[in-house]
Amino acid sequence: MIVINERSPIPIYEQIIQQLKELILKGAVTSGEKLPSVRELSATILVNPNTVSKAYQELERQGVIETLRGKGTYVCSQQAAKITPEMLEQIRQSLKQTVLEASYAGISGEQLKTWIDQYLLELRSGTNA
Amino acid sequence: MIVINERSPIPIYEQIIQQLKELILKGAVTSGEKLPSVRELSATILVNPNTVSKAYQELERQGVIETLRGKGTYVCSQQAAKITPEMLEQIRQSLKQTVLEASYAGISGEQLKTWIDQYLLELRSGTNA
Amino acid sequence: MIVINERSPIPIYEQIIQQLKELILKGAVTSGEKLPSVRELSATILVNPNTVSKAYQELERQGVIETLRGKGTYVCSQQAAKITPEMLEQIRQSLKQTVLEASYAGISGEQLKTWIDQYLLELRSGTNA
Amino acid sequence: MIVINERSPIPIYEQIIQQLKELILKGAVTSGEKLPSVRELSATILVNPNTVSKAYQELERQGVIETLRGKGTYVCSQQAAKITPEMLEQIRQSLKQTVLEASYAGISGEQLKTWIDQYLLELRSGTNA
DNA sequence: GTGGTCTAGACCACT
DNA sequence: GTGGTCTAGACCACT
Repeated sequence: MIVINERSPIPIYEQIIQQLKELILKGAVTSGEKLPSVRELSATILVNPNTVSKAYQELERQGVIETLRGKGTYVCSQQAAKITPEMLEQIRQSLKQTVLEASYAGISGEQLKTWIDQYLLELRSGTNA
Repeated sequence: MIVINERSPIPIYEQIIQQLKELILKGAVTSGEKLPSVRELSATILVNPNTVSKAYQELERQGVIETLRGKGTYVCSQQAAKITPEMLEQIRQSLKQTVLEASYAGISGEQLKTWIDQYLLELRSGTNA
Repeated sequence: MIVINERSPIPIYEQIIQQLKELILKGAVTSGEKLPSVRELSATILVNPNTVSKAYQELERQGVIETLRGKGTYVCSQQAAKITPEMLEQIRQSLKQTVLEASYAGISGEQLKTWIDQYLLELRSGTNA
Repeated sequence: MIVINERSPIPIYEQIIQQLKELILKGAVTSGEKLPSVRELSATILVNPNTVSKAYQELERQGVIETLRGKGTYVCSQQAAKITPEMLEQIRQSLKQTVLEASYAGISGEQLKTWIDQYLLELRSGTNA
């Protein structure tokens, strides 16, 4: 369910984080569900275990998943997600940056809004991106 | 007119690129206008000349500015901007990623759209962000 | 009487050790009293028997409890507790470490001392923490 | 200035974190000061660069130090330290645990308080522990 | 020069 | 079985 793009400038552990979050939001992986172990996932997606481990640790720090010692890693109930003002500002900044690039490329605000709606729909319906 | 944040996760040369593009879109710097030299700008914003140079090179590669040997660096007329399908896809991806993070933080699509409109307004009116 | 927190960073067997020691110090479990068997306790607190077994072994090693083959596990008379210089040093170190973290968090020495008195009172009065 | 104990149960990266915090609290390393680079420190204390890097990243997350890309790592002005309720509770818990062990070892509350004062004095006077 | 990421593989504590 | 730590060493982006 997770696909790594080795040529992407986005670090592999970030790709894992993003895709797991997407799977959770889509409901493909639900609260309380056990995730594949570090070794399993690393074997499946052909990535070093350390890299998967780094992704899991970061997701735990963000309150998305939790680790029970010796038992495995589980998806948290999502109301636990911790949002800080810094995270909010970072989202605003990255949106701003995207809009700037889009303006440069001649993409209208309307087009961007349509894409937002499309993607939100995908998330809600659990469709693949 | 350019302000660098050393602590930002965005590389300094990227900050220069973004802010120059923003200034151009806002009309604060117009087509054909001469930009400060690498040395001038690096002295003004207290940044290593290599870093400014890297920003200028990237902007030139993107068709935003052009360097005339011995004469200086000038803003291109903007219809020249080259939009490739890859750039378009990259914009879609970064928008998608922002929406994903926003969803996680409980930010609605409506909120994101409002922010887009706000920012576009800023660009058009030439107001500072 | 023992409550395990699976999410705690403290290993489960350590939690058992701590809580048993606390119960003994509070007088809720007295010298010579028989403890539940490994199987009983593991069934009560929903923990793997190996984990309870590990806790009991460590408590025995520390001279807190003793196992009589075929008869069960009993609380030792507590003057038997063996304090080595290493244990003393370890206590000093962990106190030092706690004070360091507290200083960082802006917690005063007075506050720490108040907490110590509070907790000692709890132990003596047998109140629950 | 940093000494690693390979036999300690405390992870090496944690030892680095603790000792750097101690050096900062003692004023041996002051706000704005540049720390040794990852490579330098790793060579000095004979530890793998990855391990030092992990310590630095965690300290940055805690707001103790900050990394300027390509320039190095610097001590933050300490009012920036972020204290969460979870951290406070964790400090209380580790104090409680220490008091419990101390009680078991026959160490009085008074003794513990004396040690606290001693260590705080060391921190303030910049004396070595 | 700086730190960040990644692989490969070992070892360990915990359940 | 589970995840966490660590070494050794490569490569990369940024200043």
